[in-house]
Parts: sequence; structure tokens; C-alpha cells
Amino acid sequence: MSTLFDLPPESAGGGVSHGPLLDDLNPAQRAAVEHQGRPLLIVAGAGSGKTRVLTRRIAYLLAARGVHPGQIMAITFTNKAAAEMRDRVVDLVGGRAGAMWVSTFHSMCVRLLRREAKTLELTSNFSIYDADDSRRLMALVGRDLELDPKRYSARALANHVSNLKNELIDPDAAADAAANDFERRAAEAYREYQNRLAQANALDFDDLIARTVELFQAFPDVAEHYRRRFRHVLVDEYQDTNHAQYTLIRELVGTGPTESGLPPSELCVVGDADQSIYAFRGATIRNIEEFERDFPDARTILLEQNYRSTQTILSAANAVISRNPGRREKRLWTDAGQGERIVGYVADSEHDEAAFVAEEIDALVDRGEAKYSDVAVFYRTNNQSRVFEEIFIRLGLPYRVVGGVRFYERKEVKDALAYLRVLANPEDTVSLRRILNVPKRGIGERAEAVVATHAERERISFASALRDAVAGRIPLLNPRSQKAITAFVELIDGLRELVDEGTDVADVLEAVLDRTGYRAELEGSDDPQDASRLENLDELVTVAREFTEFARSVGEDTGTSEDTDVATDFEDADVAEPGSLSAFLERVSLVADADSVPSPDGEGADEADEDGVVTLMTVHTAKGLEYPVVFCTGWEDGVFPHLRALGEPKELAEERRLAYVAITRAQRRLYVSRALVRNAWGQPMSNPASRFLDEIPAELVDWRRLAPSGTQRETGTPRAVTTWGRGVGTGVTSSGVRTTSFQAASRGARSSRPNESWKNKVPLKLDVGDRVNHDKYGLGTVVATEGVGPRTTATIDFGSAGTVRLMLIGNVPMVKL
DNA sequence: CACGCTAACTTGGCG
DNA sequence: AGTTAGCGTG
Repeated sequence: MSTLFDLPPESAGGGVSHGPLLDDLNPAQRAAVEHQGRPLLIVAGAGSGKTRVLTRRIAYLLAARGVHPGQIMAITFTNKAAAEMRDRVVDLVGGRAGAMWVSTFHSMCVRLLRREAKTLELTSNFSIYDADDSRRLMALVGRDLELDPKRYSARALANHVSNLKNELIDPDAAADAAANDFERRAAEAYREYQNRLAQANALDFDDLIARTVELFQAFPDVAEHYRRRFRHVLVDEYQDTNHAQYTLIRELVGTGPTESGLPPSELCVVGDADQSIYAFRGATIRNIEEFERDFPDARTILLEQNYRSTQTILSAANAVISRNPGRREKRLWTDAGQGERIVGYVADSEHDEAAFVAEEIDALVDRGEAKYSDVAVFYRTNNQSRVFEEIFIRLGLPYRVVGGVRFYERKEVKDALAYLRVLANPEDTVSLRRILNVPKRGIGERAEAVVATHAERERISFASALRDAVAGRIPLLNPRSQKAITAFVELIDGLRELVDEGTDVADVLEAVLDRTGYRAELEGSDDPQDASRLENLDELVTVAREFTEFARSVGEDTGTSEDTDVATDFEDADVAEPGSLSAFLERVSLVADADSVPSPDGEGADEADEDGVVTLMTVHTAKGLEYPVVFCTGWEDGVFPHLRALGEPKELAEERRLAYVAITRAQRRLYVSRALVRNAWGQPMSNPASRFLDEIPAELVDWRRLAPSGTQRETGTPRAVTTWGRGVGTGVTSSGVRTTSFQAASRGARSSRPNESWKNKVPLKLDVGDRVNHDKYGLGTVVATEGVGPRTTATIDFGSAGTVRLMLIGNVPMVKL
């Protein structure tokens, strides 16, 4: 992926000759690079050289079209993509690329918001709340509004609000549009949540986008200022944009001449609707599908030639994705030849499947056909990694799991950062309350509630209320708590002094860990988890140290050579002073994942061995990556496609795109496997073959092992009676008699009796009028049912316990009477 | 106020 | 199964 475009050195530095920028491109790629004027949509199939086209286009703008780097805004979704794009452009045109804005949506917005903070009546030291912080804040709101946490969980409310924000719906509009109880209460919660955010001088991730849109829409002169500056806007992964991001782009480029006669900026978006796999977080495929309607004059260029995979792999991918209804036809092709057939394997259990994968990897490496680092194992959900890890450890196969809990989401890291945030932004209530009693210092729930109530009544912030507590102005507070709070406030004040003195961030952090006793507590523990927590905190200190050093070095650079284009992130005199605590916090808020995926060519990644390590990850994580050998595991209906997608055509289409992404990661060899029986949520489940397996043309697959006849379709999760596609499902609704030999062997005598223990595990079949007994709600009557198969929900009237909508999958603690 | 227990939930994961 | 949030008890 990285060796394809070595250019003669003279072209770097922005020389006059731009031939080398075009010479090695295919006609479609070249057209995409050369296109001028009208909005441009580049539909880039998997492996079609998308990044290459994008970076060449930028280089071409600079070299051949006389565009100044400062006029270019390139937007990506991930920091990694942004860094890669910047590096590659620098390789092509040299350091003057530094003046471009190449950033993620979120960092771009933070940058704009800090510059224009005054316009929006924000203070520039605002905190940025991540999903976890938002949820915590929503929990406070929910408690305040006395919402039943069962029916209105903080998570559900926060999710709902996030969706509203992605649609740019404000609290008023949400209230107007609310169609049911949940939405009405959620709209109230939304309003209160925004109030609390403002009080805390904080923005959540969705606000970063939404408030920037607001900035542009409410202040046309501000919008025009940036439009004038950024004459070229390029957007990567356009299929992943949500409505707010789409609107932001529109505002940024403009849709017609402004009053002062400024024409729209030149827009170029790149994407692939077939790789849109983030609908669950608001991405809407419509943005790419309707690009030509949104930007009427637009031109579309299709990149269909693939430089990654064999034709066999591409044919499989094409066949699967073509089952999605209503998509724009696109067929990947390659001149690389057919290559090996796809290997299929039906395992008895997930352990058997993992063993097969491990043996196969071993064999490939033995035969010298692959290195460990050439191999990736994909699964649908993170919890599926465990079986592979067990086997790999046993066989001594080197591996690495990518994903899982990310560094900045670990509890200890978030705690430490919360301290820093409170120091930078005293009004940051969520962070303040997070650390109030961490480590334990005798400020319990009770005391916290008393302070919160006081803050509410006096209409002051939680931070001010704490000071009132110190001054003895909260009568209900018992002396013991007051003492503890006083100690805490003094602790924070002492730390804040350090900040005011301009102490390096790393040293402030060290002081936090020492003075709070956080480090001591972990050191004193014999829990092995705490040892790794300590390591993480040390790592965070290192990050802070490096941050300061980097800021210093940049500061020196710009000090000596004022007018070179070298300085990148800091050249715009953002409000956050380089190296400051605020700047550090901003940086870590906008970096999601420090763990990088080991690159396939092993470079800079895992030194462990010559041969590197096998990479294990979810398909989502794999997007954008490629490996010579790919194992697609767990291809079973209910696993992949995921249970919750069965019976939901939209979600099923997304799962199919996910399958398409998985297949197209493979360069030379592709394996697909499934297990007849798999433990899910503590119970063995027997799943039918994934429908995606049937969608791969049979002649492409060499089945190494098939299901023993007769075991194909029986127990476990019933296949949904589906209404789309070929008339697949026979809709077997088994009553849970498990018969496979594996089952009997592994579960022993217990499994023969469909006794009490099964009662809740079998999906309930309910009709209107049925009487039920729920463990918690008690006796009830079914008043309505919706959905099909595993997605069935029932609305049940439990009399005095209320009317509840329940999903009838998994462990419903309820029996039919 | 802290600890230990039980009950509920469980996709994916950018910033 | 494993985790985590809410809850009752020491």
C-alpha cells in the first residue's frame, strides 16, 4: 500500500514538472486528480488506490494549479488517516504542505471553535466530553428530572440525544417532534443536559460539529471568512458522514456565490457506499448516494480497478455485495489473475474453528507461504477473540489483539485526566464529581448529594458549592464530610497553583498522582490489574512529557524561522497556548486510540520476531487495512450477520457491507469458516450458516470440511422468517431440545431435561392476550407485539407495575402462563 | 460510608 | 461467561 508511488526526488518540493504525479495512474484515477471546478465525487471501491488519488490530487493542486497550501482543507475521520495523508503529501511536495489543514472533523471544529469562541459566547478553556462523560452527565440529569432509570437509562438518553445532535435537532425541535413518552422525556432531558453542559463550560463530541455548523449559519461573515480561506475542501470516507457533518461541509464550501460574489469552494469527496458500516453511530449512506442531488453540478468518477486482491476474492466480494438492494452497481476487477480458491471450513464448535485457524496458519508459515504478520483473523464481535487467544497461547502462535478498551478510556487514565481537566476548567462538573471521592477520601454519596442540592438551590456551580461547604455554609453537611471536602478543595487549590506557575504538564500530572494518593493506592494493591493500571499512568506521564518537549521544539522552530511553512498544528495561534495544560487536554480528547495496528509489512510494528505476529480484530477495526492472508470466522446467522440485524433489512444490508469489507481486506488467500455450535451468553447455541456464505459463488470455494449431514438445521436461535431476498428461512422455531453430540458430551447429563433452567432461554412466542409472569414486573397481559423472529418485541401491561415494551430475545426473565 | 452482593446486559467504535 | 451498575448490609 505504501510502495506504489516512489517518485523521482526532484518532484518533491513542488517542482514545475507534474508529469510524475500522473504517469502511473490509471485513466479514472488520473481524471480524478485532474478534475477542476465542479464538485467531484470519487467512488472508490476497496483497494482502488483511494488514498493515492487523494494525495496526488492535493499534490497536483499545489504543483500544477498554483493553489497555496493554506487554501486546502482536507478532512478525514481518524487521526491516523490525517497523519498518513499529510505525510504522503509532504513526500510528494515537501514541507510547504504544512500550511494545509489536514485534520479530522473534530479537530477541525475544535480549532474553529477556539478561534471563534467569543462569537459563540464560549470560554476558550472548555472541556470536551466523551461518550462516557456525556453518559455521566445524563445520569445526573436523569436523577434531577426524577426519570425512572429503568425506562430512561442514562445510556439510552445520551444515545438518543446524540442522534438528535447528529441530525442538528435542538431541544425545542426535539420537543415538538417527540412522538412518544420516551421522546418527550428525552427532549426534556436534552434541554437540561445542554444547560448542564453550558454550566460546566463543556462541549460533547457531537456539539463540536453542531456548534460549528451553528457558528457558520448564525454568522455568515465568519463562514465567508473561512470560505475565502479554504478554496479547496477534500473529504475522505464520505460514506461515513452524518447529517451534521454533511451540513458542515456544505456551509464550508458554500452552495452559491455569496453576497460579495465569492463562488463556492471546490469540493472533492471520496467514498464507497459499500463500505459504509457506521450507521449505528449516525453515518448516513444517503450523503454519498445523493451527492449529485445535493450538489447538482457534480461529476462522479468510479474507481473500480483493484490493486490489492486476486480476482477470486473480488468475485466473491462482488457477488455478496450485489445482494444489497438499491445500490449503485460497481464491480471490482483486477489484472492480477484468479489466484487461489477461497478455503471454507465448517467446525463443530468455536474451539474447533479456532484450532483449524491456528493449524492453518502454522502450516502456511511452515511452508514458507506467509509470515505471521501476513495473517489477520477477523470476527464480528470482540468477545469472539478469546477462543483464538486460548489456542494461540497453547500452540505458541504469536498474536496481537487489536481493539478492546482503548487507552484513553481506561478508568485510571480517565481519572487522572479528570484531575487535569478540573485544574484547567474549574467548572467542569462531570470531571469534578468523578474525582471527588477517587481515591476514597470520605466524601460519599450522601455528602455529594447535599452539596449538589445546595448548588441547585443557590443556583451556583458545584465547584462553588464545594467552597460553601468549606466555609461552613451548608448546614446539612456533617462535620466529618466538611473536613474531607476542605481537604479536597485545598488539594485542588495546591495543584492549581502548580498550573498557574507554568509547571510542565507531566509534572503537574505527577503531582496529581502523588498528592492524591492515587499512585500509592495502586502500589499498595496486590491485584495484578492494578499493576497494569500503574503502567498505564506511567504511560500517560510519558505522553505528557513528550507533548511538552514537542511543543518546545516547535516553539523554537517557529521562533527562528518565522516564515517557513514548516510549523503545522500551531501556526494559527490558537487560543490554547502551545504546551499548556489546555492544549494537552485538547490533544488527548481528540485522540481516540493510541494503540496502532501493526502494519502488514511489519515496519515499525512488532519487533518480537522476524515473522511478526498474527493480528486479531473485529471487521470494523479492519476497515482500511489489508493482509495477504485473511481468516473470516464465525460466519453464522446470528453471529455474522449479527442477531440484531436478522429481520431488519437496513441492518442486514449494513452487515452485508461489513462482509464485503471483510472479504476485500484479503490480498492473496481468503478463508471463511463457521461453527455448528457456539457458546453465547453462557448457553450453547447452534447457528445456521451465514447467508453470506451462500452468496459466495460455490465454484470459488474449496470446502475443506462440511457439516455432517443432518446437523445443518436444528436447534438454537431460530432463523428469522425473512421477507427479503430469496425465500430463505424456514423459520424453525425450535423449543430448545439440543441434540448434537458435542452438546451432549460437553454438558453431560444436565442437558437431557428441558427443565427450569431452560425456561427463560427459549425465545418466547407471544400473542396479544397472552398472560405472562415476569420476574420483576409480575403478572401481565400482552397488549401488542411487533417485529419478526428474534427481533420480536411485546408490549405488556403489568397493571400497577406499568406497561413495558420488552424484547423477546435472550434471557427474558418471564414465562408464558 | 465502604464493602460485597445480586441483577441486568451484552454489536461495532471514530473523536 | 464476564462485566458493571444499583442496592442492601456491616
